Amino acid sequence: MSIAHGKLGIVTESQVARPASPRRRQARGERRIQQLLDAAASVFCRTGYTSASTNAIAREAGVSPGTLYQFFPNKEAIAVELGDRLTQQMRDTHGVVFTDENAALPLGEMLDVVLDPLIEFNCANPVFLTLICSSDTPGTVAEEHAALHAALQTRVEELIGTYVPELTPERRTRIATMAFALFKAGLELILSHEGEDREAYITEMKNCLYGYLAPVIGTEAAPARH
Amino acid sequence: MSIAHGKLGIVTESQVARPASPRRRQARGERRIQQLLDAAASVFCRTGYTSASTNAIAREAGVSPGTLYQFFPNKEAIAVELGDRLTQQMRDTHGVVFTDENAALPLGEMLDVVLDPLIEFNCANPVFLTLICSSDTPGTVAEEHAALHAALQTRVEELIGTYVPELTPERRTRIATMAFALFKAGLELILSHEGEDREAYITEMKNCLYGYLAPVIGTEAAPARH
Amino acid sequence: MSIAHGKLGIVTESQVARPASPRRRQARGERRIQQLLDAAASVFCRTGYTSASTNAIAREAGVSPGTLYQFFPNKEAIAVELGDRLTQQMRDTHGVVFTDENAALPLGEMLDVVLDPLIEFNCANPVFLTLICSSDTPGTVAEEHAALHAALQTRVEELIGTYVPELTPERRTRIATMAFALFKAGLELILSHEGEDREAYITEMKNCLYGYLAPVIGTEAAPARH
Amino acid sequence: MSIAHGKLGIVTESQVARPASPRRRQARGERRIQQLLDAAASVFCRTGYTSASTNAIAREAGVSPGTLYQFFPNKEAIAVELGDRLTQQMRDTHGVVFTDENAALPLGEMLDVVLDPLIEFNCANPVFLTLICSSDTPGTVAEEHAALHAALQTRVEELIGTYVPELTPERRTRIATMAFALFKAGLELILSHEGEDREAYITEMKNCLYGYLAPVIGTEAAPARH
DNA sequence: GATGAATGAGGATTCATTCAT
DNA sequence: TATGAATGAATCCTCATTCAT
Repeated sequence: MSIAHGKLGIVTESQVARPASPRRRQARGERRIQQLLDAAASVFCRTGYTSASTNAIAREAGVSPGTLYQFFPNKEAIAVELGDRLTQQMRDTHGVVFTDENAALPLGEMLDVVLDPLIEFNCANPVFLTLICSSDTPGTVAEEHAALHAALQTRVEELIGTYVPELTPERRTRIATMAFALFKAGLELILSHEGEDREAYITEMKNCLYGYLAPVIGTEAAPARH
Repeated sequence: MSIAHGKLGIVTESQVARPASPRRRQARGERRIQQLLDAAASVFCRTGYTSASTNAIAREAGVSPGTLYQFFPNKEAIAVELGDRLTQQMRDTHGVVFTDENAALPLGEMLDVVLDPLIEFNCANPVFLTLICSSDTPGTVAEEHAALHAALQTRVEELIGTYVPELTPERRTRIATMAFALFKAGLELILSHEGEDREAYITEMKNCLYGYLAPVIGTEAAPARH
Repeated sequence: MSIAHGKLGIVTESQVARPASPRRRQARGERRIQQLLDAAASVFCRTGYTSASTNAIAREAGVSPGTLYQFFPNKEAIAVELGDRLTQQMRDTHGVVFTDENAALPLGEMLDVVLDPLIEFNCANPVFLTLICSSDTPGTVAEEHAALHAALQTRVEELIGTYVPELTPERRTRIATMAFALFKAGLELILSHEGEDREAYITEMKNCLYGYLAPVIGTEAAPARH
Repeated sequence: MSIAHGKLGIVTESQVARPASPRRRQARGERRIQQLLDAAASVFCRTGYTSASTNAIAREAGVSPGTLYQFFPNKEAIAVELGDRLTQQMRDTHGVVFTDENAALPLGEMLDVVLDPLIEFNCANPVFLTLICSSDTPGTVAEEHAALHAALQTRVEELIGTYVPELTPERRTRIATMAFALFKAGLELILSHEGEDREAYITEMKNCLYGYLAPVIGTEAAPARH
């Protein structure tokens, strides 16, 4: 049974775009929001989060600045909502990723099963990486995406724990952190290439993770649970 | 004999800060420049490149904005010169890093010999990573640091070539790119921790690179040259 | 017999909120208007007239901005109507205030009789003072409240005239103006205190008016009329 | 000996326009600041503090918005500095106002001696009243002018204390508050008239204060000190 | 009528850069 | 050279008001 649904639930009751009235927002507004989020995704990818201006997003969405602020109180809220929706979408589409069954597979297969949908999703939604990495100072993740970041990394930790429960929590955290960093770095390369090159980089990333994790969690299937 | 001097020098032809008189710059001016670069390093680290303002740099340096612009035509030039100097300094201090002798060592030792000074240098000069990663858009390195970036990666490629000359150029480039990305990602983690944690992350990074490279270039010493 | 009805009615010819059909407004519309005016009163008191936004008023009233503009053409009209209604209410509740009978009383008693209901009314409706003082530039009363202001002051003038008909019109106007200004100033203090403090300030205001008016209109009852 | 210099010293080490360097600001900058403060005074008087925009002030001063912000971090700082300078100027020009000698005079003379310079000063600098009254919500003085306001009122309290030391502190505070409110209200009238009218209102204000204070502090000279 | 989306000018503020002294 | 004043476009955000549904 998939545990993904419970665990990735970081969609923290989005603070924006929930009007007082319990009624559902009007269709037009919902469309505008999607429009704005699409525009934001586009602008974030093009210029990065920090350099993206709300005016630019509004312009890209073809609306006035005021309209943007009717739906989002500030730039951060846009990013948060965008992150929330992407996370949700990832869960809906690739929820299988983090199931315990996967954790039972031998390393190589597990990497395929886990990474392929993640990579696919990120190729389809390159903003996701932008959001997660949207930090001016390397090593620091912007406040607003901390939750998103944390949730993903927690999943990695859990996955590792499934294979080698005997690791100290510190070591496990470190390995997860490193693996996640590696994943992000690899993703960056993957996203910046296309076609065969992209495929090749996907392989490199898998090789890399395989080489890193094999000594730690072994190449065999994880021990049977319970 | 070290080949570093010829190879890493690509970007040292500083485009800025060369006053009209080609004679050696006055000591005062040189001091000013160093002052400004130090200030810039500090500010870049604190706020990131994009968010760093020239006024903030001037203030940190204890000079007026006008003075800053007497030495640098714009913000970018500061970053470029800073990168140049750091590269130079790295060469001077750790030039031995990329020698062919190192390339002859077994993988584990080579990683120690190559990485330790690089890590040390980056811990002492955290701006370096900031500059290299100063891009807002992941996967794209800001124009100004492309050269710096390229020079470093070229060295990695060469190093790999020393071990396994039979790799196709494409594969070699890919592996170097991946390894370099991995290095940057690991460095980020290293820099964001201190004390024992930092040491632990250094180990993780080495493990990671070892695991990735071992299947490619083997764990033995490189074949004798010539 | 009260003369207030004829005299204070100057501004009651509400210029707004008269829908096309001259028939009595629908009960619902009337309720809406009251809702909006109550909300406006609350917001004006909280933030002042200038800083009060129509959106905030609509929100406070629990309606949409569009609805607000269905009943009032602009922010000013809200204030005007609010003033009108308060004046009306004041007349209805405390209409006795400015009767000639009062004017026959000795100063001290007259002040009690005249001021107490006024103070009570203003404590119950603090917006009233806000509206009257809603001017940004001291000494100038905002256009919209000029009439309200004028009506009140006229009454004071008449009252003074009752006591000392022999004053030149100019002097009488000046004294009324000063007394009214004093009243507003005192009211401000009264409204900004509570409990015993408030009572004490009421006494101070009366003392003040007494001390000011006694030399002018005497402390005895006014001369019998006709 | 005048105690004014020690007492009105609310010029609280102005937080603006004091650069790090201990050198005196350049003459041009000093002139600009004066220009900006003059412009601010003008705009504040015309539109009130709340409605005054920094752009309007800059425009009035004939400079760009950026220039304004070179000298003042925000609108409030302008008001504060303006208040500080006016207070200073008032001290310099009319420091005699609050001396103990005045406090020895019979009420009528004291009022002349104290009020005349204050009125003169306020007629010459109408912003002063605007600043002191710059509040959206009546009865509340904007944070930034609280100090100014407080200092003035304290002086009034002290003055009253000189005449009738036996008053309870509460009563004394109340009387001072009322007298000060009365003064402000009267000033408003005075400033909004000209020529003979103004003179007449000055008389009214004095009458008013006389009538209010006579019963409290008597009309005779204050008891000899010490 | 009611809603809430839409507008766009305007406000505060910042910042890279230039200029006069 | 050094200074610090000056610029003005660009940022984020607000608000009175209008409009489509």
